[in-house]
Amino acid sequence: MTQSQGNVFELSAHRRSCGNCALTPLCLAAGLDSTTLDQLDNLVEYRPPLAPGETLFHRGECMRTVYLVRSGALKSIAEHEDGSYQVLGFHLAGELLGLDGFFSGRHTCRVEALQRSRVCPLPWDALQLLAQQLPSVQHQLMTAIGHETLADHRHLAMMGCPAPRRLAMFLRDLSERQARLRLDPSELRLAMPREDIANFLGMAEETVCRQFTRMNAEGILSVRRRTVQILDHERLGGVCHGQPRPAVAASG
Amino acid sequence: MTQSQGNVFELSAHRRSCGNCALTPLCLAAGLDSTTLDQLDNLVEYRPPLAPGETLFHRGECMRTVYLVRSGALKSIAEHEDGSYQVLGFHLAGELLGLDGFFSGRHTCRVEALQRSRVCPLPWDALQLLAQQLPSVQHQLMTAIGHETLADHRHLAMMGCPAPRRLAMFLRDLSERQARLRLDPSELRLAMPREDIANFLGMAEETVCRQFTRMNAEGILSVRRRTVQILDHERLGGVCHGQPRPAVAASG
DNA sequence: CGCCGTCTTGATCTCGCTCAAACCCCGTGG
DNA sequence: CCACGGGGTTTGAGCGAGATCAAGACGGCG
Repeated sequence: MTQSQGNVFELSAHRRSCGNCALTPLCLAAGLDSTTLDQLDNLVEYRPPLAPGETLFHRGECMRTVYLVRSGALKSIAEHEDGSYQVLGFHLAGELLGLDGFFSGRHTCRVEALQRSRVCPLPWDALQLLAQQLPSVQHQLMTAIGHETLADHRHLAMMGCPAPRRLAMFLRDLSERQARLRLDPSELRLAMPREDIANFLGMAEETVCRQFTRMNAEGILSVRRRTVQILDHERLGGVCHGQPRPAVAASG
Repeated sequence: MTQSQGNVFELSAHRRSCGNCALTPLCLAAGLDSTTLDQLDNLVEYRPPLAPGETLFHRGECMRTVYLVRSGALKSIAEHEDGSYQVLGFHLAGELLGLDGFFSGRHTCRVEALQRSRVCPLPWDALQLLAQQLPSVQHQLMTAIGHETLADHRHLAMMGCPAPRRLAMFLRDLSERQARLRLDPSELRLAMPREDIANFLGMAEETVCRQFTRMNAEGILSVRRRTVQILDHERLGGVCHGQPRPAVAASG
């Protein structure tokens, strides 16, 4: 049922016009009149879609462009000298990306596509000029950076929780972000492999699996590979808050 | 020996003049000529020292002021609905504080004094005006915010490590920050109780203790309550990078 | 049809948590 | 000066969540 029938946004819409873009209400263009929309429109450069695994920008790279994710998904990662790395976050459609270099002028981490992804590149200097003229754009830029900080703090707070809570919080976050796109918040299509989820949450891949399996058994989720349905938001919320739940009866 | 004799900075120096302040080379005043120094000077308000446990500002509070820590130490914490909390960071002398509200105009966390602490309050709107005139101040503000983001990312990366590494990284960070104040990087005076270190690092208080005890036994540290001497920076660095170390021989 | 990468499951072990008690330092008051 | 008390810290014992190692299942693709 619901063969993506009720989708308000057609994410892969016409390529080169903010006016036509389905994501407009979510991106910097939100609330602009058609004149200023054209100004923004002229800013947007074209960039061929990223292939899975392709790097959008590297750490230390000069920050010349910010990106709005049009479709697909990306991850940002901090890599350490010793070869280890930390997934800092995931970036989904409708989200602004690359503002991490705002302060130093250089990107602080690497961003890589998880899937084939389309982005709208916005040259930074031109965008700044536009922001100076349009307080609403300025405000949205600030808000976007602020959200990143907030996300980091939530991420940090998560890391202090036991594994079940962490995964539940992760899923709820994804669900909420999906709701903002007017997509079904109960039907998740995970863009990232278990390994990336595990790293992001600071736990082992196997633990992620087991937590999925458990919530599946409990009827909170229906998990099949990267397709995750949230069957019971109520109880998922319970897990987020660390509510104790009945032991899994080993039927037999 | 060295009865604080070689201290370049006298941290509790004269109260109301940036020109006289020992921290000048570290704060926003860095590199300003005497005229502009006076401008900054006129900005600084007076605030009586904070008592231990006193709150500097609350989450959600309007961001009217940023603060330079003159002496003492503070912590910023995110509190959750369920009563749990997460220590997000510690703020030592010479560090700028309160910029977390830069984006939304409201503070995103609560900041509380760990010890009796002195701060220089800088009214935000006046500071912004000054920053518009003085690119160097503007630049320093940006840098300061950028550092916070960077610190968050390092914090996140830490949370993925085993406990010994986490504590070692924490100590190394403190040591480096102390070095910036021209204080002995080997002689740490911890401003915070074990509980706060534990929370910050996402582990149990007892685990913090045991890791201290272990590094003490190994001769990497000399730990006595809140006085920690780093005896072997080399090996401390080793622990940071997760180098395996010989098992503790239960001497018999 | 068979291979390979991703995901899942099982068995085992260990790190770090929990609970609980002792300890130490330091300030207070006798 | 010393006894006392209390908060922060340390230590111990036991346990459990989660890591690790290793094998198997599933699904996609050539």
